[in-house]
Amino acid sequence: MAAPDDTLRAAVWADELSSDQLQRVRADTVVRHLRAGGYACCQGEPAANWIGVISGMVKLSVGSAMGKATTLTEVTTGGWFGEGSLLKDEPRKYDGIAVCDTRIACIPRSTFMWLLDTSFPFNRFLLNQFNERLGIMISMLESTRLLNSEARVARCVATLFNPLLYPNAGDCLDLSQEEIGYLCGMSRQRVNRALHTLEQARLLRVEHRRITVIDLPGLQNYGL
DNA sequence: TCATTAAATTGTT
DNA sequence: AACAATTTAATGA
Repeated sequence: MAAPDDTLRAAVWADELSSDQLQRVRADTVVRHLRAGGYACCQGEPAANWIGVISGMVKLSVGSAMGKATTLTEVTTGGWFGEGSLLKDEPRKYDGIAVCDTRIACIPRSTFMWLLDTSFPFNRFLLNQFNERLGIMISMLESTRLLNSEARVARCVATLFNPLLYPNAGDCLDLSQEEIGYLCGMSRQRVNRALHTLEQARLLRVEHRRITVIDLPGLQNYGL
């Protein structure tokens, strides 16, 4: 198990904690390594941790009764998730599955609650995160109801480069087109076509198992 | 380091 | 959904 020191140093919300606070958080944090396909959390289980992605990627997905599955979002390096169920004290609403080899940091509920009670910067961070997520959801509703599938793919990809949620995302997304399909709620074939359309529009580059973003604002506003 | 092979992913119908 | 083409990763000479 790796020391969580570097992990927390990299976390934006940890920047403004006092050294005492940081020390406690470090002591309580557990780092886990997940192989591709490994579970960070399971739908229905009690929410025991707040989870951060140190490296790699975790997809938050749900399955339907008919065996179909869809991905709600992918949490990439530097992203944190799972606070919703912690705050409401309810079972997890989705599975968290590693898409590739991934390291995650788990902060126990008690430590999370303690930060919430003692740190204004931490509260500010969470408020910002909720606000960004809400913005993403509004954008998704808009695109599903008003825009075509190219625009939906463009926006799904763009959400993974949100600078507040994923501060060091860079411009590459390592994800197969099949996984992007789960994320957009479309077939792999449709995603393939849409990605090439977006490539011709010079908004991104399609590579093997990788998307490189060229024009992020262009992706966000595609179809408007 | 290079060649071979299997597996994963992509492009197309 | 099926198929062929392409890319990657693993293996061993």
